[in-house]
Amino acid sequence: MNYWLVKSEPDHYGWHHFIEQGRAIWEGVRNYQARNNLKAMQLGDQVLFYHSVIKPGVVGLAKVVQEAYPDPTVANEPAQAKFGWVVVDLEPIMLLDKPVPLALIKAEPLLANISLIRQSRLSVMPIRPDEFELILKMGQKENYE
DNA sequence: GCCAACGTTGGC
DNA sequence: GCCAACGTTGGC
Repeated sequence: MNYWLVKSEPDHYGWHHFIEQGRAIWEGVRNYQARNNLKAMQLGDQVLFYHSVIKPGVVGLAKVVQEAYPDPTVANEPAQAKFGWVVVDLEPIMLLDKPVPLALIKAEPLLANISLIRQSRLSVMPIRPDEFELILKMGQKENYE
């Protein structure tokens, strides 16, 4: 089992969209490193769902329900076809009791090396198991009040 | 709205 | 191959 974090702007596609649809095709990734991370995702991997720009922070937990396949939206952008962009399908597992804001992640010494901070512009990234567990814990009601 | 970080493009 | 210019992401 591997752990990941994906970013989305809530104005564009937020957690509530995800819940309404019940399943997301994680389309539109146009960065090599992010694409390679999508390709490395395996069925059942767990994925932190992060809101960027507006109240940045981790809001929920999802899982990989379909491994990488060609991005269907490339059909609208023929010039992109040669790059081999891919998508995965995700389904929600749960909303965190409370969001884990970026500010709190930055303030936590145990998360000093998390890719979210070190590579702030990457939109799909691996998360270490210990980092993953800690963020989930921080999102539980009884912790970090 | 501003700006830092960083990826991409294109001239040389 | 280097690097300046430019565009985008995303935090504040």
